[in-house]
Amino acid sequence: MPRYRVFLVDDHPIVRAGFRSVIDAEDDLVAVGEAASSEDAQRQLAHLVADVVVADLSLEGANGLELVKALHASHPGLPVLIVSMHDEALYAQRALEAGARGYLRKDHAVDALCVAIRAVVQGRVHLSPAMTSRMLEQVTSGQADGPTGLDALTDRELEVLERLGEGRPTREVAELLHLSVKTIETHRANIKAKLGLANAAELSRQAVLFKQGLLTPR
Amino acid sequence: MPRYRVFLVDDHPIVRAGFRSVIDAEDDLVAVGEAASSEDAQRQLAHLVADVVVADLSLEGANGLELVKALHASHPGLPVLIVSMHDEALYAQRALEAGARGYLRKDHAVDALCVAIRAVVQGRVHLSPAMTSRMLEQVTSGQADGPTGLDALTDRELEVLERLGEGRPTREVAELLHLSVKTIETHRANIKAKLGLANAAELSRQAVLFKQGLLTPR
DNA sequence: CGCCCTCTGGGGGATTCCCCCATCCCCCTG
DNA sequence: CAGGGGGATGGGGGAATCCCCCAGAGGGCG
Repeated sequence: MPRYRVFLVDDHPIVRAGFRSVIDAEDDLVAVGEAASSEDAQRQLAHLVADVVVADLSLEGANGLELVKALHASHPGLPVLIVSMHDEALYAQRALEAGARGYLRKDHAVDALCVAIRAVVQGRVHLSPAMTSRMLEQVTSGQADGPTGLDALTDRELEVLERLGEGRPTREVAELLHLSVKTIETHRANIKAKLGLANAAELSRQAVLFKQGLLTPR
Repeated sequence: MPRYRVFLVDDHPIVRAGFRSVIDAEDDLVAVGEAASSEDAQRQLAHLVADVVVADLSLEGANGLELVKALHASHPGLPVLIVSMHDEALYAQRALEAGARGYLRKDHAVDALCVAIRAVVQGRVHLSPAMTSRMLEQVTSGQADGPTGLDALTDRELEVLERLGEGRPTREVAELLHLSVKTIETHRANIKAKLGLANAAELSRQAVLFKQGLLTPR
């Protein structure tokens, strides 16, 4: 019985060992190699044959997204499953757009990992149920190709986001821009809606990340 | 040949699998159990015998530091090795003060893990070379007890700051830690005072920066 | 024993958040 | 030109929060 050959990319040796032991325990899967970095992964994949790549998002040097893009270019048919400990909301869509075929959080059960690997290796797309419904919702609500990230923000909204990222409270932003507090509140609400944020805490977080240049505007 | 019995605590199933496969591959070590949370760990350790506990710092609910303290009280002779992906500078000392006997970063090689386990199980203290020299330096330099910035925060306050940095609102942090909203508010106020922050917006910003590892403690 | 610190919470007022709605203006398109 | 759509500016009002003041329990320490 042929096994699907899995290649692992993660910068934590212990996590790689975990993947390997879980995968090798399955009848239809086998780990055929591993790498700690994007560069090493590409180097190895030029010389060995794999049916699927399981990669972490946060790597030293070039991150997982760039690895996905590079593999998508050099190995067009090779499916990539992203496994990350980060929240899906922010990265799942970027990962899929970069060419990945699935996104899974690390804190999921090991069963879910095997299910996801089999799905992507067979050409299907795999997301968590929550993320799947979220993306479907986004599609059905119109905006087929519309920009969904920071690009969707208007100039004014970006301006507000930037001030929030500096750690300023709403009232202070209002004063700075010579506007009513109510207006800033409206902008905040619109930013939250466009970025898919649930509350003020998440908005603050995204604002700070944006200000630090940690949000790739795609 | 008797093997040292290792108990694992980590909230990521895949990481637990990694520890298990690495440990079981050693002649003198064997994994005898695992838990995903502090609570579960304490429950299980009441019924089984282990020679050493390997625990992650960031857990759902009660975090690793609290687990260390609890185990130090209930099982005084049981050595605990903390394995974390966080920078050692901030947590290693707290972990040792809480009763842990070692601190290792997750991105170290698997060999280092086994070396560290053997060290703590035999009663020695194990830190990375860099961290060891750093702590020695701190001792010899008289250290002037003037902790600035993050060092001034208590363990609990640090825990709260971390959750805030994940973009969680106060109520959510309270639920996560099984505490009253009022208590979290008090912690927030104390953090603000210690870090010299004027309002909630600045607190959010510092929390996010901290979580991203972008805070240089002056 | 008394003092200090930590962790845990409450009371209560001020502030903010957040949903629904409105107005104005500009641009575009039929 | 009339109408529509989106952006920018705000209000009302209730819920949630922030924030200052206060306090007890428990641990460490001189």
